[in-house]
Amino acid sequence: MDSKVCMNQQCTSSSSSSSIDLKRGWPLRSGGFATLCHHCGIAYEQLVFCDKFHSNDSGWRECTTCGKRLHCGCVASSSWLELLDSGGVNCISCSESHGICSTLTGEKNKDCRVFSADDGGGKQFTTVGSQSNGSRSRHLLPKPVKSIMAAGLEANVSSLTQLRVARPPVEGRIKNQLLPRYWPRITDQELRQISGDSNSTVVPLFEKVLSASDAGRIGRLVLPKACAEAYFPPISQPEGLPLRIQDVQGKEWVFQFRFWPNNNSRMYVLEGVTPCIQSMQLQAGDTVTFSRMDPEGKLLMGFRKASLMQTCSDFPSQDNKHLSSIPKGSFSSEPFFLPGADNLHSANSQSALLDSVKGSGVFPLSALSKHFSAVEFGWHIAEMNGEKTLDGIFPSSMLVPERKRSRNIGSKSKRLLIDSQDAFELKLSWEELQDMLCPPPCVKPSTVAIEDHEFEEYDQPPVFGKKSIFTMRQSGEQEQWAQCDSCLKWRRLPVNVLLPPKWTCQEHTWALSRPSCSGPEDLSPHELESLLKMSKEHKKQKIASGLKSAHEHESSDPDGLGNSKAVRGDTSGTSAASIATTTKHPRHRPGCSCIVCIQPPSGKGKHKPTCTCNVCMTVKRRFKTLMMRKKKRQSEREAEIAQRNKFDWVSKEEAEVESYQQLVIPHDSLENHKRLGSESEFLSQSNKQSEKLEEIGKEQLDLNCHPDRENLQQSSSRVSMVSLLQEASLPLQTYLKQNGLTSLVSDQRVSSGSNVLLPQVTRESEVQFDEDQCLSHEIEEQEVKEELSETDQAGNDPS
DNA sequence: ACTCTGCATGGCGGG
DNA sequence: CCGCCATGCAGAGTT
Repeated sequence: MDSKVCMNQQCTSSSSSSSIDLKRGWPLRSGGFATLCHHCGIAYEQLVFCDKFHSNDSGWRECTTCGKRLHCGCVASSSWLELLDSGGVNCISCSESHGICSTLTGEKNKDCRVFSADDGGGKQFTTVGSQSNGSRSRHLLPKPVKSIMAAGLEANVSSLTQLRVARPPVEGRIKNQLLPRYWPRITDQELRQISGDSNSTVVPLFEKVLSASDAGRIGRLVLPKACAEAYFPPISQPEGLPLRIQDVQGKEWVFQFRFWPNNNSRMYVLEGVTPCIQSMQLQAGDTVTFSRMDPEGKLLMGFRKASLMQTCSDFPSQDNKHLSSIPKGSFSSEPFFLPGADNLHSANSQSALLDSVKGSGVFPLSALSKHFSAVEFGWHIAEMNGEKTLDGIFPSSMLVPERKRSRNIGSKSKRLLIDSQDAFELKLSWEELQDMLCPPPCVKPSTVAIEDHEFEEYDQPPVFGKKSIFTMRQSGEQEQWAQCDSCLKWRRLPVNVLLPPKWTCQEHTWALSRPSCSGPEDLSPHELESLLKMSKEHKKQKIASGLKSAHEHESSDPDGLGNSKAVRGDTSGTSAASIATTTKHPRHRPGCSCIVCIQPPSGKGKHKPTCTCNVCMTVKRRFKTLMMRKKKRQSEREAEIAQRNKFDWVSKEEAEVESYQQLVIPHDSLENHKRLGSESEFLSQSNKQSEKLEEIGKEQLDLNCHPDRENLQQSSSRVSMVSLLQEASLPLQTYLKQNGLTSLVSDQRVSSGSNVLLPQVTRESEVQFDEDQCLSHEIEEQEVKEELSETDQAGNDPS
């Protein structure tokens, strides 16, 4: 979206960042038409002068490279376009330089204007020197045009001292093949610092963001081919030649400048850079700059530490994809733009903006960090070290050891492989965060289908709700507890109430509309103590069990919450309320009306198999996704196994799949299979399978999902467990079949290397969906553990 | 066992 | 689709 702002500071429109109405003016020599501000009549034609920003009828110009529409007036702003020494215009969005063709003179690349350099990287437009239509001898001298950036950050920009603007290759158009990312963004001030008092001219050549390889111990700095060939001495032999480069401290380094043949091309490197890199204390993400001192031609090497405020855009593009370990849904993937800066699409401008904002000290770090997208969060996590921690945002425990971190940056896996413990702590944090995230109230989601998966879309962002504690009475009735922000007392609330972040017990209007709900109640000191203790224990166990499951790849606590014992044991609490923490699945939210959350433990009110409520649909969706993934993995493994031609290898994951399959195989299906006699091995192992199934079921079934929790707890009967599992498996199989996944189980089984072949599921029956949910939740937890374990294994496995 | 060297590979951006 | 380049990797060299 273009932000059209009148350049006339007298124009009332100029005080607003909102678009103004531009009306069509007279035709221009360069084509198109002048544009007049509807308010003040300012003729934008006066500032139209380039031949590459092709005119359209509104007086706006499109960059021939990036297509971004910029008003020609923006060339006056160092924020948007940099005026080049050579007399051109540099689009900051794409760094494409555009020769100036003054519509005033009609001569290409002849600049009719007078510039005065400011202290910033850009030039400040001050005057124009010739006429456009004869009626004006002097064009308007806009104050720095309220560019798009300025529109949103006017106050902030005014305090900026240095804009880091990419400089195009200084040596003319023969070298404009350099990718803009290598253009030096050294400021005039820095140039002056480098050149000092000498009469020499420092010519910025190029810069490069250090990759992990560059900053690693190999000591090889890969040079951009174009830069190497443009600015370094020509070499014909791979051995190259030694190159003397002076650093900012005046120390001279000798690097071997050489190349390797690579795909009929060359790959240029500087060898032996490790001492220099270490001397400058550079690491991946920092930038090295190369300049040349003229006329002596001495090469200079500078550096720029990766600013904490730098966006990932400043990094090699492939480093931008570290989302995988960021819990999905935790953050919007929307790019971060400051208010009013919604046209800042480019890496350069964003970077410059952020650098600038940082320099201006306008925004506190936390304020900016809040707005970073998940992408940028990902990058920051990868990049943080001791001195770059986002204090107060991420715990120091999330810091990644140097070596691991360096490997993670830009790793080919494109994954952010943070330490498993850190990952789990992060996961908990996100879980906790997600506990507080609720759909916006009174907003109905629209449903979109993407690749057969339905997603709920909300027009409004999620809201933060007040964190509450869920408990369960001995009777099985669930309760919610929250602390009043006014009287600080803990109040008992109906379980489906969603509280605002700030809540006082006087606001319980919901109680009026829900006569069946009991109003808030005080929590006695005893209850409070018990509740808080339990909550604390709950959290400890959650972490402990999570870590355990991450490391041992198995857990006796199937729901990952580590509190199943609390349900069983602590229900004998001494308080009148018999407070016991629930083991509700993490995805259940306050206000969730799914069967797991609302139904009493007696088992009444189950969802029907055909239920299409959000929860059921989500469960179905996730289960389908899981199955697809499993299938994919299995097919990959199949190929590997087939290649090895042996079947003695069963991974932990497959063991889990096996466990899962055991969970979902109906007992009678086994019997059917037995009768059919399709696999003799199966017969010999079916009893073992059943036993194992029961054990696993005991260990892994999320009891809290089960409506008849109390009965289940009391029951130690194998029969009841088996029957439960049988029952639970049926809708799953039905679902598999409905989705064309009926062969999945057997596929997986075969490929897992097990001798046991599973029968096709043939039976469909109508059973309640909540058990299915239990399994699905269970599977989701398994999946998380599995992934954690995989990560762990990958980290430990040298191969 | 570790480091160095030269090359290969594949992802990704640009044309 | 092509070329750049980040990174992996095997083999040689060194400790």
